[in-house]
Amino acid sequence: MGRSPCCEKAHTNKGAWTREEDERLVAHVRAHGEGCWRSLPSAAGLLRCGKSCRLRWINYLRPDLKRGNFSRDEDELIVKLHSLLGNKWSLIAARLPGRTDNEIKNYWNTHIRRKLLGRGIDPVTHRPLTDAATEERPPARACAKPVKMEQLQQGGICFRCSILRVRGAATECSCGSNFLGLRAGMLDF
DNA sequence: AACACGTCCAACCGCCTTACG
DNA sequence: CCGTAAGGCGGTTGGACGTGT
Repeated sequence: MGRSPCCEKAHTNKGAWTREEDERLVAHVRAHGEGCWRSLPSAAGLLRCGKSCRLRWINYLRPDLKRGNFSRDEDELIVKLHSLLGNKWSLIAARLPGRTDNEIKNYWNTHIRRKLLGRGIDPVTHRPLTDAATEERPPARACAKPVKMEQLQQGGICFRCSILRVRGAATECSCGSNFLGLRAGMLDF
């Protein structure tokens, strides 16, 4: 038994969106704004699940999307942010106007990752591959005691569990270890 | 021309977090 | 405080497209 599906799958379309579906979704969001994705499909006359509508809007139809190739600056910023935040694509995307988390995630996996590996840099640790192979370091894993989201809004990275943005005034992550402060000048949370 | 293989990216899935009654 | 619904996120997939043979 899993959790109940987010929508009635028998009556929803899947796969690539058609031009007509896009137009319906854009028209509805323009008229009513974002939000209430659950009820949007029926209100907009779409045979899609709400999640699918949200994803389509955020990743493709939003008017403020930049699209096109990533600039060198964006490229470097993504690498810097990833070294600090890890695979927190939504947080990285928040620092790149006009880019989506999905777009950055894809770009990372298809371009940057390969480029770093080509330079002999581990794309996970951002250290030289030889160091990463020989050095004793804790395995990357989820923190046993997850930090609440409001704590993550504040700043800092736990070196043990790699949880980011632990409250700046505190000296310990919820997993029990000390954390590194943000590197000056890298980010201005 | 036809096929195999690799790359890219839109979309889906399932879990986690948050809001609310 | 607890349970539930909805939103949000990251990992993964599948198909379209490009390139090499």
